[in-house]
Amino acid sequence: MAENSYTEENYLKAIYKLLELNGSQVNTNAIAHKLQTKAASVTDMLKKLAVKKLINYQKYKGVTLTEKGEKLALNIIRKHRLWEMFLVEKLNFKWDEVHDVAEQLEHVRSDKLVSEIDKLLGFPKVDPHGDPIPTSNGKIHSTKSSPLSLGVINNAYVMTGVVDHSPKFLQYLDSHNIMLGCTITIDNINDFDKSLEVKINKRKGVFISAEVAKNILTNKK
Amino acid sequence: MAENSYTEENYLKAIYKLLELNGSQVNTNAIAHKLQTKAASVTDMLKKLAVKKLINYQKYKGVTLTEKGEKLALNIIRKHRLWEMFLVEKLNFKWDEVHDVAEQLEHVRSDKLVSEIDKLLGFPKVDPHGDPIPTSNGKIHSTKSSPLSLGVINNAYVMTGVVDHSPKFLQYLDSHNIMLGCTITIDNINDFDKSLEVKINKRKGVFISAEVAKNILTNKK
DNA sequence: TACAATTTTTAGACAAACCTAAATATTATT
DNA sequence: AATAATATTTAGGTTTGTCTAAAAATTGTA
Repeated sequence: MAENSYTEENYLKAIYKLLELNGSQVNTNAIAHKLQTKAASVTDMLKKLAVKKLINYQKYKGVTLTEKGEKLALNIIRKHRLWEMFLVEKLNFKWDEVHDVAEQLEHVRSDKLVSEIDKLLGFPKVDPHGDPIPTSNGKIHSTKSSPLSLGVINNAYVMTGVVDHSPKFLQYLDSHNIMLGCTITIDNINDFDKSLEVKINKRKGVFISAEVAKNILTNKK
Repeated sequence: MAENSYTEENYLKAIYKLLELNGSQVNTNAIAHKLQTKAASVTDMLKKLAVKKLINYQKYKGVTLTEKGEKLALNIIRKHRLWEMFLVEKLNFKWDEVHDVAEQLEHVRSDKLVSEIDKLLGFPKVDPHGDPIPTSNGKIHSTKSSPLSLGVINNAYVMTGVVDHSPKFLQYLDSHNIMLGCTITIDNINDFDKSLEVKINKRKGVFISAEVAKNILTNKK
């Protein structure tokens, strides 16, 4: 039935993620940038996805996903995040090593494979970066966490995710022993550069730049 | 460096397997049949693989693998068989369900992924069908097992593999409780149709057709 | 509002992997 | 050895997804 190429799957995923950030609609250049390709190529693909009724597309007006397209996008994201979890939990990968491999694994077609991986992992709700894993029927929990940069002095937060997923940033967090689930208490906010002095669990006097703070997602404790 | 497409990998694998059966060299039609494609398409690809020095190819003369090509083929086969083992051992797949999924997984590129799967499985020597798993440096144990059809009356054999890998045949074996490792004793050979009356482990009076016997690989016990 | 800058689309090409039909080699048979 | 049958290759096309360059639409600005 709905036989979609890897490329089509990647476009749907990209559109979904851009919609998640941007809000209402996504434009051609944004997709081209995200997928490291050219605007002309994107236009070609948008026409194709529109014919398949996976996106709503009007020339020059940007695109949104149809319900069908969103379902498919969420299914790819589900697979990606389950594989990331599998790699970390079962194969000793670090959270900064999983992305590229999961990009490949997410396209493997087998319902049983996915459901068995899910079962093997104990039906996880989030991936190694704290991102929610969509359910098999296409529901996803929107996280209402906020960046540490918006935190208030003397308050305590639990780290729930990251904004930047780059290996560099993740390795930076590793090297400072900052990880999902840790408690971060803001002891001081430097007025000049908005850098923070925080407590990570029991460890006092940790300095965090404003840039880093923007990329750490937290919930109030 | 050696960037090969999935398609190229599949051709190398097919050529390897045909060489394994045939012996000296493989011809165009055999490859076309194996890969469910047309001879003309095969010729195109053979030229390409020859340029890459993965096969030895002379027009009209059939092909063999170069050392480089064989290494690559064995690496794909290694991944295929490790994934099959993983699916059976860790994800509750049956031996008749693994092939198509492993065909996809074998193309995922990540050395760490393969070595970690290997480790997780305890460095298995054979896959769920009894086929040997090549090592990471491209060595493979040739099995010297022989079909049950060549067995001798009153002798006992251990089942070590299958010739036919089709789901149908594997399901047939399942339904008769015939599996790798079981002991098969030939109690009688029907002279007319070469069908066998055998003991499977302790179970007496099991009838096996000549066709089935040809597809069961055994070692003398 | 009109022009400039930007974004998007169209037009026309290209590479990979496939196809059919025709031409050419090889092999088998008389 | 000549011819028939089979196998293989070539020639010319198709599809998918990409590209560049040019045209058209939209947006921003004076």
